[in-house]
Amino acid sequence: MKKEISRKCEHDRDNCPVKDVLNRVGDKWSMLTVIMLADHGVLRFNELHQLIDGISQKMLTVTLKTLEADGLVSRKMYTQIPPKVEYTLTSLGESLVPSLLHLYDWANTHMPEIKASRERYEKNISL
Amino acid sequence: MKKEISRKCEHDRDNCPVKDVLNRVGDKWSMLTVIMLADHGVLRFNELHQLIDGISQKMLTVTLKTLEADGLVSRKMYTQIPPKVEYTLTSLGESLVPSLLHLYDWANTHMPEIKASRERYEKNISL
DNA sequence: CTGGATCCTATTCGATACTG
DNA sequence: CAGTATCGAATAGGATCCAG
Repeated sequence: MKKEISRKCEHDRDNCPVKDVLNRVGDKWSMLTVIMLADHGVLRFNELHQLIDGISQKMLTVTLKTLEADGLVSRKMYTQIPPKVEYTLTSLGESLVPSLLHLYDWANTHMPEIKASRERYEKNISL
Repeated sequence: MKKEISRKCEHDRDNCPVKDVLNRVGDKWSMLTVIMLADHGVLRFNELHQLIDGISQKMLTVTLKTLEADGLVSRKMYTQIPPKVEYTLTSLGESLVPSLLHLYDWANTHMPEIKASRERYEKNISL
């Protein structure tokens, strides 16, 4: 098979971008947050809170902080009462979107197969 | 911004393929396992164990079972002593690879920016 | 409105020991 | 060789209350 793919981290435990970035992408809320921002452009905290179904306040805060630290999301705060904070994707964040949508489309396309496979698997187990 | 992207799961809590598939993709070892199999074609249990640096036996077992249940990996067992089991990607699994590599390439490309951003962020925190 | 701080639970995961 | 079983530590994540 295609050996050229193999430019990864078999023996580079501390410096593996795959693990690192994918742990970020793969956490429970980061990707949905990025997609929402890609979709809507600018969003305030509470707007995100409502758009991302099921997220808790705490996790939204944590997720946004992490994304900001990574430079994927930028945060603009208006010092006023009541406070107002706007979140947008940075250009780095935008550059992630195509890959995410690629994956998203795969998920949408193949979800029925995966579900069917899981059910078959369960039945075979319970025999 | 591009509103057409918005074909996702704002209010579809139980049937969101993004969450589901990405929790799979994003778990600690699944993606690396798929990439290894994409890379090498056929691998035995212990070969995977050695290729995927840092994975424990238990997690490799769990990961492979999950991938098999989802229909991404197929498992061929030779009933002999000592046992021999071969893992390969199914065609469904293969269809995931391009998306994964897309993401992988993004990670490789932008890792320096992310690291730099994190360091800037840390410094600002500690001021 | 936008969070920070705290408590508590569930899940994840590694280490270890054992098996056909 | 290819797992299974069990234990315990660490982490993630939700609920709640509080604050500027």
